[in-house]
Amino acid sequence: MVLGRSGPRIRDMTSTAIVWFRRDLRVHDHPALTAAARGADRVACVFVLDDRLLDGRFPSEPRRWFLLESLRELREALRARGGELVVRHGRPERELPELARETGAGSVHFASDVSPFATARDRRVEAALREAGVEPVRHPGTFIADVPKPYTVFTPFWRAWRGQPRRDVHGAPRALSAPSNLRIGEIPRAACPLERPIGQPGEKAGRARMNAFVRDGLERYADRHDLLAGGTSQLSPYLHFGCVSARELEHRASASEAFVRQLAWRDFYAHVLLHHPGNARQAFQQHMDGLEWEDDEDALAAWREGRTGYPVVDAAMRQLCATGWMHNRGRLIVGSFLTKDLHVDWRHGEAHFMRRLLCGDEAQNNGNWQWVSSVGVDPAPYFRRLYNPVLQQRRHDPDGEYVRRWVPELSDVPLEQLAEPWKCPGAAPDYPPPIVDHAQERQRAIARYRAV
DNA sequence: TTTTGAGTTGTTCGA
DNA sequence: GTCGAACAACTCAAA
Repeated sequence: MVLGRSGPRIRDMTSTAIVWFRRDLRVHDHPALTAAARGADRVACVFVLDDRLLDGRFPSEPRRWFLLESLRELREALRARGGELVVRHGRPERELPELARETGAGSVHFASDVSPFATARDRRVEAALREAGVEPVRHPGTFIADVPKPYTVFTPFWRAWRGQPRRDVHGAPRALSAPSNLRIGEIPRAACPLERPIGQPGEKAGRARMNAFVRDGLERYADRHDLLAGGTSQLSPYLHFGCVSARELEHRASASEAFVRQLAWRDFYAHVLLHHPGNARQAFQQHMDGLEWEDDEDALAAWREGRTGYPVVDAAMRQLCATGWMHNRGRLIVGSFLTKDLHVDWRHGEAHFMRRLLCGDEAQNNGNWQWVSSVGVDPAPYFRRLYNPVLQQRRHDPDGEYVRRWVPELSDVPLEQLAEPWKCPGAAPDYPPPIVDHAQERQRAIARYRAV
């Protein structure tokens, strides 16, 4: 081999880049990681444990557990490739310039995000990095496609979204090189607070579930996704933390338009919150903040704990507490029940979901709660979003599998009465009578909504 | 600029 | 048991 005229490279001149992980806890299909690995000789990966992330507006023990365990696995995956995951505690606008100084990094790569908290944080971090002479580089990676023009109705958004160009799906980087002398940092331990978690944290479990769903669940998704006992991908926690890439999932699942449409809803609600950050606390339809709510503590507690006397409502609420996850159809039913049968402000439901859901995602949760309480971007009138828990149970749990799994007190109630156990006196002595009469409360809800 | 078509997921009632 | 109408009228997006 002939030496180049410029002579041997000087070791000190090798470049270092930082990859700032946030809610993209994976090595596959990670544009920021791929770009950093291609553009620099050494890559320092970092996660900043910001107390406001864990103890902020919606602290959640289940999510804290899922996050920390996913980080532990991410560290292993990076080490297996020669890299390393640094974990720092504190404010990212301080920790990142500091890490850049320690490692001599010239750039910080990260995937852009949309929540009001994330956008404000990212602006502060970018300013602090520039101040320190470090280049912040935003990448895609959290969502599937960017629709520049703002929309508030799903179908036009969907048409525009489908027409957007797609980035390529990346594999995991084969080899990484970490700077030496990194202060690595401990990942705190957290015990799993869930009785029966919907899945194990981390990329490995997420990819296994994605593979299984694409292989076994996709073909019948359109027909079966509304069945409470099964039919959906259950990937939401992995999508929230980015253990699975939404773009890769879209690519792998493109045979099912019905499923891709659901992925588009995820991008849609992120898009809506980005353009309407005020939605985080107020109704999109502002006049709806004039609705009269009856925030009865006892009713709210019965709802939270799954003892409303409506089997499908109680089954779904118990599934949420035990597993950290609830079927989408269940979310609609319990959301309608809370806001239109119990007349409790949707924000209480939103907060409870955020505390309990592993996938607790500000944009998704807020968008769906505004939708089900008829105060959000959905153009349909409120009475089209008023669910009868008895009919919903018969339709979406026709063989009673779901309800019996989560409400064992009903095991002796025959299927014909399973949606209305009060019509079968004595069969379920340990199960409460319905706390409200749906037909009556429905009328009251219509009156309340008509008044604004 | 104006017009026109369309809008995730329902329920109840009475003929 | 099945069917159509009523539940109200509005705003968004695109032509």
